[in-house]
Amino acid sequence: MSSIQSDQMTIGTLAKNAGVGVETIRFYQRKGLLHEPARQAGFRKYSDADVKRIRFIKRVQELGFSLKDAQELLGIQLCNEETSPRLAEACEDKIVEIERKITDLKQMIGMLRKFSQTCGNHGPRQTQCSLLDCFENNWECCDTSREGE
Amino acid sequence: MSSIQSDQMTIGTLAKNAGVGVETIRFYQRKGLLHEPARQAGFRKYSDADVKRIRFIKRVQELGFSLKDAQELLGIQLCNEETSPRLAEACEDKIVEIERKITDLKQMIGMLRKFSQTCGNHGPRQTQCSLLDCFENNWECCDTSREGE
DNA sequence: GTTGACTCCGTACTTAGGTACGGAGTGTAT
DNA sequence: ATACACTCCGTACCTAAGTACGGAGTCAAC
Repeated sequence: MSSIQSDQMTIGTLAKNAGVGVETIRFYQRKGLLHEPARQAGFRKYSDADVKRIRFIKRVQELGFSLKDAQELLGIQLCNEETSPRLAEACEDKIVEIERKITDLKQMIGMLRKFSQTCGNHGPRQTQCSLLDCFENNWECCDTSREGE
Repeated sequence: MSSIQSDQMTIGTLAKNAGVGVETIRFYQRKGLLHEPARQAGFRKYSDADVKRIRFIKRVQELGFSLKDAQELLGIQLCNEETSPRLAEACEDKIVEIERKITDLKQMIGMLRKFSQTCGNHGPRQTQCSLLDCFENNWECCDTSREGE
């Protein structure tokens, strides 16, 4: 089902399968995000696991994290009695971080929505406002004009 | 109440009030995020409006947008009959973008939470898994091992 | 009326995350 | 066995978003 290409691919094939450029893979290697793979006559040989790894990195990046974060997340593993507590902690930290991000984004949406409704949709008024105003008015947009309150 | 410093401040005062560096302000100016202010004997003179503007930019950045996005958002204004429809559209686009981001982040949290609970807290099992595995298993973490389902 | 803090300007440097270049080796199809 | 595509490597280059430098002018205090 999910057999894009089997084991033992070259860097170009890996790049295509993972949806990145060849140079990006070499770059990730330099950065330690990918381990140096086995070679065959000097050519790097990759497996499906590498495709997955790159996809994961790209996904994490899309969510607004850095390559360093991605590396950190990839490093979270090997659960056993020794590492478990520190691991749980690391996870919790990340969760808090992400939750804060979500809260902020929601606020932004509220602002945009209000702005869009007020100024965008029922148009023919001359309210002359900006997002900057909304931001300063605690996200209360222009024409909800109860200034004396 | 909110009088940090009144009108007509120099670049250094603005920087302090807005919580950025002087060089950052000059940089924003070059980028067109701030308009060139009036000068007094060659010295730039700013007002409270500039403090607000910079704070807004920083806020937008915190939410994961670029300076270019910030500029765009700052440009969204002047609501009248002509610009309203295009404006509403622009807002909707941004909203969709942000909502997708939130969905993704929530998924990430779910994954981390599961991972943390499984491997982190009740530790003494040897499940040997990683976030990468969770990701590949459609965010189902290691020891919820119902492989046959 | 000089000292010290602040500002001016252009230019250079920094980090993150790639992207491109170019000459040499290799692998594959015809 | 000769193209042609692909890979090797190091190095250089790119954008975003600042940060730092350095010599000159200015302002405010003492």
